[in-house]
Amino acid sequence: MRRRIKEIVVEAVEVLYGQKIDTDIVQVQRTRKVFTGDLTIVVFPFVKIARKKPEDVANDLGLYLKNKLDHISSYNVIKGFLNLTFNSEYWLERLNLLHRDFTGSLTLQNPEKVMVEFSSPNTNKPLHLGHIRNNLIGDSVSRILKAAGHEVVRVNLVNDRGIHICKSMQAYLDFDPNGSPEKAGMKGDKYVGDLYVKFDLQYKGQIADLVESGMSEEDAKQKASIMQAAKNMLQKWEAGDPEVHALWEKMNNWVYAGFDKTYAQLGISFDQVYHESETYKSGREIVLDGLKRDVFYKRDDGSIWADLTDDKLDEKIVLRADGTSLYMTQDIGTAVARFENYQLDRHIYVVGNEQIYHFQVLRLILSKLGYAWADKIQHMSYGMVELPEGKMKSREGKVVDADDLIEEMINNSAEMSRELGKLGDMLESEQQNVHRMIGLGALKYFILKVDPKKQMVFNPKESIDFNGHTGPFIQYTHARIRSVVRKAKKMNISVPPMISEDTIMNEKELDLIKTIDQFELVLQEAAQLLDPGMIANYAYELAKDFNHYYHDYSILKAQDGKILQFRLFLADQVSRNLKYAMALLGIDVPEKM
RNA sequence: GGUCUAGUAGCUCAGUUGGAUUAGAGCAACGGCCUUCUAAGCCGUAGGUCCCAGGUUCGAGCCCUGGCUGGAUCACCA
Repeated sequence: MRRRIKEIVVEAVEVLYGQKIDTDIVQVQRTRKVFTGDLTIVVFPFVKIARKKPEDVANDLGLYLKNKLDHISSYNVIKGFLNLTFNSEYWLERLNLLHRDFTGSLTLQNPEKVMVEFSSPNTNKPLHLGHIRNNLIGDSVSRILKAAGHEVVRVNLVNDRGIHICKSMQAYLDFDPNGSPEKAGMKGDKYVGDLYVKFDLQYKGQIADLVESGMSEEDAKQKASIMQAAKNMLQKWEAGDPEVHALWEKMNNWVYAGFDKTYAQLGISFDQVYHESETYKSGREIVLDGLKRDVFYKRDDGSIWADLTDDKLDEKIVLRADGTSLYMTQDIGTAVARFENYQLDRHIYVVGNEQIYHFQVLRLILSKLGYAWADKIQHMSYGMVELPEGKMKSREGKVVDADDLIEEMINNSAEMSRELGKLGDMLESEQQNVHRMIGLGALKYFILKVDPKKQMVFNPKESIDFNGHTGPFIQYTHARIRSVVRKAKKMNISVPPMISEDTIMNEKELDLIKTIDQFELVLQEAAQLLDPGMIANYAYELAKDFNHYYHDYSILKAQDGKILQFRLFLADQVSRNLKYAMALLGIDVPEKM
């Protein structure tokens, strides 16, 4: 409809004022609530062309549009704003159409193939709140892009090698050589994470002792025996030592088993999981080739560098003197492999904003190497989650653990549910399922409603709310509607397949239809801007509008059968939209709560 | 020091191609509404120099310039 209006405005300006304008300068927006109308055209841009007063231009256009479009019932002009009002037949037609055809997804003429990389944990510590934000954003963005019509490949790149895992391995040998998660009664990732903390404690103790005996701190950090042992282990790993590899595999598998539980709890999955141990050598050939083509240069010590000073990105090492790869080398290699293997149109990396520089460099290097798709790499950076006292530090145990937080949310939701006591007639397992849905819904919504690029502060002492602008509020609205639909069924009234277009509506019903109609637009925008927050806010608006309506009008006690059917139909569509919107955030909605 | 990013009510946040007297929600505070479709709801009261100063224009919370404050980054770690 908007596009149609824009076209007609362009036409009108040409006919009335004799000048051809670009569609893009026509501004069509939803009319503000304080004014009457549905869509508003801003006429200021045409005032100079018409050489008339804004009011006159608006009136000219209004008349022209009204004659061209059947659906416009009236228009009014305030200053330079032309407000168009559509007749109720138009809105009822839209509602019927959406109810019949809309399934929560759109189709695109030119869908892109998009890879989304997210999660990407280290295997030496359990997932914490920061990872939850990453996972939820990555998951939601993937869902949104898919719903917007794109083809999405979700991937996870696990950092399973390096000095950090060797530290946990060394601590294992030193402190609990015959231990296992089973014996300790822990999740595997927790068990390995604890070893990492033990390593750090021991390491700090050794440094302190060495400094005590007169060594400089710098030296002490190098000479501490446990650190030397860990470095030694890394060398053995790189050399392919079978014993070290066996231990490495055993411990990583413990961690994966733990991660899998957390992912399952969060409802997150991947199409493909990569491991750095398999990819960390890649990119070397590409860099060497780039060196031949003078994209890079070699220093006297044999290391290879990219000179990015022209782009204010300094100089960056891309290959060590001994020929081994770095983080950057590996990312160059994997990007090339992925674009070539998957024929990607776009690659989104969901990674914290601390790595903005890294991705700028990556993109620039790829473009210097001549890859046409370099600008199709998109770093979706998000802000860190901080505690009131500052950054989370897993080494010092100052973290909000992912599993603990999820469990607490579910417990809180269960407690609240029991107090309200509305699920008495459900099986225990069904009740638990609802508690889970709501606890997770509260957590996910809490995180996703915030603009991803902003850093957020989480105070563990103040638990996440279940009232107000929250996930459960929306879930509750959905459950309420489903309850009404169930009651109707008992009265032998089912939701009609469509409603007649001459139904008389009140203002709130009209508003609801308009909000329902917004969904596609919001979805498109959210997909374009990669912002789950827009979806979250949309769902909230819709739920709030419905709750007002629900409060003011009774559905099942409507004056006559025709109105009852219409209201049921409308409510049903609201519940569907809420369900679709929440699904884009990875949140399930219950039938009862 | 360079680069990037944020600053809106006591707290957490909306406010996107710059739009229309009165800048919106929620939480917290105070006061109302359950013999009526689910009160995890609804209504009301109170709460603001949109960090500051200039500029751009018909119009700025939004754009530009300069400052202030917080965060990130500028590693042969990933």
